[in-house]
Amino acid sequence: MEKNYEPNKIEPKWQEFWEKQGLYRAQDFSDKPKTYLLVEFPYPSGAGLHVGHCRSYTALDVIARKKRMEGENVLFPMGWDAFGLPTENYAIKTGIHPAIATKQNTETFKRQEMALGLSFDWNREINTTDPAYYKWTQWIFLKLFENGLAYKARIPINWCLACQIGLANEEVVDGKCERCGSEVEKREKEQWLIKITEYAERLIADLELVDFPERVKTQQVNWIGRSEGALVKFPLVSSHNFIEVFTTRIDTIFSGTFLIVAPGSKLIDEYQDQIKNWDEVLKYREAAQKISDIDRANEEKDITGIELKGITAVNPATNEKMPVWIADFVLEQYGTGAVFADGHDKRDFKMGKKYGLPLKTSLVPDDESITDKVKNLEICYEGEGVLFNSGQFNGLTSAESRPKIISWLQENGFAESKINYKLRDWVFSRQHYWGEPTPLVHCQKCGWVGIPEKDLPVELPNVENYKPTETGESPLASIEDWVNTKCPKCKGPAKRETDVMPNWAGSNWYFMRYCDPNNAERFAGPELLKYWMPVDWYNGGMEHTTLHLLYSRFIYKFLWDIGEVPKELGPEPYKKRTSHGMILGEGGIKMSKSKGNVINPDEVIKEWGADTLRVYEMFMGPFDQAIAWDTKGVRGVRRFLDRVYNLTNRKLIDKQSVVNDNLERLLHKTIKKVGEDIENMKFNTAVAALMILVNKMEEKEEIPKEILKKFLLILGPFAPHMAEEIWHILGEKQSIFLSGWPKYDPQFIEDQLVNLVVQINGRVRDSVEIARDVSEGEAQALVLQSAKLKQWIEGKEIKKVVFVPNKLINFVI
RNA sequence: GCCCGGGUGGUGGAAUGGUAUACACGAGAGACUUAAAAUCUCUUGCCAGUAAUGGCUUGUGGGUUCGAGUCCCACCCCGGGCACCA
Repeated sequence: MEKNYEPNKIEPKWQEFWEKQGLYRAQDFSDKPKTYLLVEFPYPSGAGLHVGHCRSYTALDVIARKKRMEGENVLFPMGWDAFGLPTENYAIKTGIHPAIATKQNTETFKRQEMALGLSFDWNREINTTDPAYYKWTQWIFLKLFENGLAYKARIPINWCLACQIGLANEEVVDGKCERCGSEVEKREKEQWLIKITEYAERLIADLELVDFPERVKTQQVNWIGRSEGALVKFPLVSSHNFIEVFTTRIDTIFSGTFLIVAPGSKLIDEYQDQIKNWDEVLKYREAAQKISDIDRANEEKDITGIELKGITAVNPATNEKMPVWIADFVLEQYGTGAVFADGHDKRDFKMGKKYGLPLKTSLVPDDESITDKVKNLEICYEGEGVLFNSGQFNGLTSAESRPKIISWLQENGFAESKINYKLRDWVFSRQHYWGEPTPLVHCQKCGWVGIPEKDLPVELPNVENYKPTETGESPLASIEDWVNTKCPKCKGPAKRETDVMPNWAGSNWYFMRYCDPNNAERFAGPELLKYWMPVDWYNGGMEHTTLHLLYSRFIYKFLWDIGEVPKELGPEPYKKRTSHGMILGEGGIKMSKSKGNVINPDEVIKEWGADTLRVYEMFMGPFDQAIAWDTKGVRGVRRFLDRVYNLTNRKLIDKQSVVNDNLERLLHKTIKKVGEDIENMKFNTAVAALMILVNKMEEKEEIPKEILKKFLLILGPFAPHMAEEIWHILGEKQSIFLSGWPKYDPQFIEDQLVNLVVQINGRVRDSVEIARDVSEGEAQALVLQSAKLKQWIEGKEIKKVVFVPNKLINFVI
């Protein structure tokens, strides 16, 4: 009787079978070689699992299954990064407690992941909102605090006047509140910051130790943005003070003719009495606050600025007086929030021309044709060159001049070398509810004091209203009996910190918790960390490159520095990082509820089966690139799996009774290719190779059982339920995943006959079948007899012959 | 705007500097069927030609090379990130 492929019957059956057998339990301290495979744990949103999650998880599931078959002790865990804004906003809207929404969402996610047949070790499931987990998130914050890496500073936040709530940048659209459309203003708030900048140098240098894609390394290096330069003091005429500027172009200091300060800079406030047009300055400052930094730094936009009337600085190199202006293209956060302006910077140049400010140049490029134009300020030259107008430094190149100018200015206290980073310290406070409480109290006598470890976790109390207070404090601030407490040090009255931590706090160390998820004494025990860490392979989205990936490297390094992570593990948490591409909706646009183009994995599984979803997502395109969903492609994959299943309806024979050389050859080539492709995450070509093998098997009246079985072994990681089902149809009793990964026989890999391509002047004119490893002379003799070639070669002189063994021969005539 | 990717048939894509278009989708023709669906077989980059065959083709323009989708330069378009979304 013909058997039919019914995924909805076989998939739950095998999922239960695997779970019962505990096939995916990672064994602590096993003698087998360990492999720690990690996917970014999801934020369990109300929308349910996205097909994009499925792509990343299936990919590492394929790798995990293969590595287990290869005899490795695999740790492949899953958890929930469940604190965050969307759940809180949902609570504000509906009144449903975030903990309840989180519970529902994680249950949905877990059910959906299980339905995909992912081989996670569910015994190690973690949740960042679990007090037993965030106890250690708080503990890590305290360690940062104790080690002087946490400090308070006034930082602007987005504040919606109408909603009375702080907004994430994402919630501000064109300067307006995303929910109510009213104006958003900047408010300064005292917030906790973490000194990630202290680790800037090491975060760059240690990238050499890890196997990350080059684009990820470049993005991180550029994000940290190290630049060598100088701090230069420009004295003010009317006081003993000065304005300090960071520059990487000290070589152009002699052409500095005016200063530009960021409009929000605190430098200005100090001189309020001296600034004659203070009202105007305030107006400009307010306007600048409404423009995003991205727009302010846009090099194409119109330059605006106003003079700080009454303030004049002096260029310490030339002793010439310099007007001082403010302009919004100078950003408060970068360097010192002030620059000196000259004719060698496009924006300075534009500003000078626009407002009739003095402009000078002091270096000329190698290209003499534009020398005069640069000198006459007809064009702006931003490159390096040879100095003029620069006193004793005339004639030096930019690179030669920089150290000399710095030390010359340094003698008089006007300059010093300085390395600056674009990277900023990490704002660690949120005026929200759904996050980890910051474990600090403020005492009148003792200042900020950490909660002792024995009193952790500081549990998140219940509130009735999830909205921040009218003054912009976290909702926790309104719980008086929680806020008012005793100072752990002096037992005097103290107030708790009411801001909670950002979502990153829980996700920057979670990979260590998986090693020892139930430890009540430590964030993870040193022996287990030594056994499982570092993460051997971490896959995630490109969009996390500069935040989560960088933050978690930093936190790991910090814990390693203070000895909480065993020294022998080394300074990097992730050995290897890979990135998946996003899955877009049909037509290449982002999937979103509002566009109604969201693909729900539940429905795909219901209609086609989990194996179809898995294989489709692996086959749809290159794993590291964004790709659009295509339902027709899903159907194609299901057709493929149907054909695989139908192989069991063929006549299956014992191998000994038949010589099936071609099929055997192809099998071994496929084993090799699929194995290598999985390691290189070239899942799409691995699936294509499996399809080619199936097409070949289908051509045969009889299929040797051994060949079918080996095919099932390499299909297994992609379509585990299908492989297990057929494995058992063939009479096996044990799980297919307890069988080893098949080995290929090298003698079947190389063909004895090769196709030699014949080219004339690099154009293909013919091809011939010849024996492998034929010499150039033999090949030439053989090829030149061909009648086809005669028409091209006759009467022409062969100038050169290029021969690539087993590939091609090219005649240049 | 700045930083990082990408651009190949009608579509998703394949291709250690060496036969561009594997595999799949779609489309067309046929078989099976009362019919449709499903399934199976064949065709399918574009142009000319009955065919053999020839010419053209990897976003655009230039360069290196016996040979370029692949390397170099410039430009155009699309995607990701830009620090309180995760």
